[in-house]
Amino acid sequence: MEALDPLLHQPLRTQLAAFLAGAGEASFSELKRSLDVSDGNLESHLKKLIAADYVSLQRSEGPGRAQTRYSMTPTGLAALQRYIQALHKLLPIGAEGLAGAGHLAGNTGS
Amino acid sequence: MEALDPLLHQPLRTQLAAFLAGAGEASFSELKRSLDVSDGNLESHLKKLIAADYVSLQRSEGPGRAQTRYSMTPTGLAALQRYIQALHKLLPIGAEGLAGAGHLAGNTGS
DNA sequence: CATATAACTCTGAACTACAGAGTTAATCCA
DNA sequence: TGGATTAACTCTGTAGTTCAGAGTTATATG
Repeated sequence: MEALDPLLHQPLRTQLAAFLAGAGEASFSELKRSLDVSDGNLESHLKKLIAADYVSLQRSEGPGRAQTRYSMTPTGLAALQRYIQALHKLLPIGAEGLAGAGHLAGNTGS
Repeated sequence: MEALDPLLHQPLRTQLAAFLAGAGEASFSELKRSLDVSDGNLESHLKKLIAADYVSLQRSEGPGRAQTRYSMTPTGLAALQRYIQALHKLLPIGAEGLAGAGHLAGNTGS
């Protein structure tokens, strides 16, 4: 059976990776606002993704308040793609697979 | 942002739910073999799914070795469908979304 | 009847997730 | 100028989760 990358298969990190992949890059606060998560929690999950080289950071220079921008690395994007493919294999995604399975089905909502 | 059911968004439980949804039902040993997991681990994850009424069990009667068959409940199937839809919204599934994102892309492997 | 084995269940250790307190440094207003 | 405020992190301890393997029960088998 297909294994799911445990680094990506966690609610907050899946969202984090998906958001960064979609947005290109984001600041700490943007991520915090978008994912509605506490500072500490965001930090610890970002750290894991950074440690795995899935996410990279770039500190802004110049005037104004210091700010770090986070983005997916090529490694991270590749892992995300592999992860999505694993989900595809595992789940009957996009094929109404559950409704059509036969057993127990038929009550799948209006 | 779309929340992912934490009960389903865990490697082993996603596989468990997907397997049961696909197979209709399975015994403890079949699950153990298919998912390649230790007894204790399988038990504890099954317990969570049962506690949430995502999975039901039916003990076999009659002669022969007792055996419990596990299957998804309607509640579980509905949750799985919602989960899959949440994944859809979150991830650029099936749309080559990552490769086309622009930033950082272009190295997405030949 | 003794041994083996399938089918679970329990327990505790290791790891993960999380919130909030703490830190640093830039901006604001008098 | 300088004290207060706030944004942007970072650290730490607690609570919760995951996991393997030891333990249990009951059936089959020599």
